[in-house]
Amino acid sequence: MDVRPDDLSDAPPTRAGRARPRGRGYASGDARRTRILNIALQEFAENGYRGTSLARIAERAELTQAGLLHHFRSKQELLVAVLDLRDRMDMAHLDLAELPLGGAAVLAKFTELAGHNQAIPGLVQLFTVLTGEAVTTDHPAHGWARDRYALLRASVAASLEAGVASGELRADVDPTAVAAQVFAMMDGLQLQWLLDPEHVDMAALFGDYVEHLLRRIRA
Amino acid sequence: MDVRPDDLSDAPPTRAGRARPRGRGYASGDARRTRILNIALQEFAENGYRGTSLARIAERAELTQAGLLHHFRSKQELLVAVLDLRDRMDMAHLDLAELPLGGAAVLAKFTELAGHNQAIPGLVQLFTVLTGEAVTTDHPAHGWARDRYALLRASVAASLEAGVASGELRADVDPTAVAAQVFAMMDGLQLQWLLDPEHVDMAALFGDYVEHLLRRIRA
DNA sequence: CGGAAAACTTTGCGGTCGGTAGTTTTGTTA
DNA sequence: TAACAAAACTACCGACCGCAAAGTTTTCCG
Repeated sequence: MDVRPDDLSDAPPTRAGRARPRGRGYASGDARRTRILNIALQEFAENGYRGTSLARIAERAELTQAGLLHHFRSKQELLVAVLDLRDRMDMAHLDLAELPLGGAAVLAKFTELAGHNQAIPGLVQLFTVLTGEAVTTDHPAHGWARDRYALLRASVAASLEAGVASGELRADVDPTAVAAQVFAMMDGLQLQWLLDPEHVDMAALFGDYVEHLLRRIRA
Repeated sequence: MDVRPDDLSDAPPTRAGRARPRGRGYASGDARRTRILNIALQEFAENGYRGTSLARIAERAELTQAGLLHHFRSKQELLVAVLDLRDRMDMAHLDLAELPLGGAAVLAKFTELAGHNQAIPGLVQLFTVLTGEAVTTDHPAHGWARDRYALLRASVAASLEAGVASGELRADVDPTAVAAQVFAMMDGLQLQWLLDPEHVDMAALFGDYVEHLLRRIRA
């Protein structure tokens, strides 16, 4: 799937050629869906899940609320679709998919990511607002958030483990602990940065943290 | 555990007249107010600001919604009162009020706080949910959250500065940066812990972080 | 005890919420 | 051109929202 985060084109009922020749079917259907997703992403980022209304999303997408529910059968389904989209956008920038690269390399990747994130406050905000909401056990995204962190921690821990095995990193480092701390630092700095961008330099602070961390765990 | 709401007169200057100092006044009035505050705290922690309704709080406090609005004239005023209450409860445990104590000492305090917090997930959740919501600029608690972090950072930075001045800490540490990082680590770990308490030992991870941090910045 | 103020209720206004039902428009295909 | 299905619409539902006004009960002080 193509991931195009900045698609804000306004062209509600226009044609879009044969984007997806699937026997029967509209080409404009997929276009509408991506348009709705991008708008919903902005709205959820701005107001959270509970603070966002389908009517407002529908209005901005230039259709009615019922029309919107034709594409996503419930608000919750729309949220999940947005989260999946955001995940896919992340993976494009940070190929965590590729198997464990050395310990130092994976941390450098995250430093790079922090710098990139500073240019897209909207997406960072989506993540921060929704994960904050999602700590409540009955939130629609609770399971998503929990599993996501588990996956991320495991992935980074595996990379660190590989670093230890190869002798690049000291033998006494706790990969799981370091993984959790790295994400904690990133999230915490994102929060402070979003609240007060003028006084908190997220990328610099995170880079500083990683630098000292590396100095400590490198063999 | 109870923090006396002796002076619950909040920022809003009107109202809340000198019920106690002056003669007239119910005894049950203050009791109701604290009861409402404690319930509202739970509700905000569970559902966030936007997900909480005055009707539900009123119901649990055993009065009508209008009766609730007699004590707090708006939902927003109630939120501010709750946040102030939570702040006061924190200050009782962590005397940040007292002027700069040495660098190592203040960090030890926070380690202690992390351990204490693990016993009160409800309050940690209130904080996490609301600060997450509050990154949106038009959120009622946005200013509160921003100012709170600025104050906390400044306070810890001052302590670290004193540590540097006394020679306890290395001269090349950046007190402001370290302060921001300490809070970031704490918040980030709180988030992961709330999402997955069984797999994330917040206190241990934070203690580990502080331990290595101290080893680095100590003279 | 009288009366004023605080505490609280009833009532209801104007509005939004997520979601459903049924129908019409639109484009593709045969 | 006729058949057909996706797409989008109008209309509506019951529930809930924050909140204001006005009236009633309770409490305390002089």
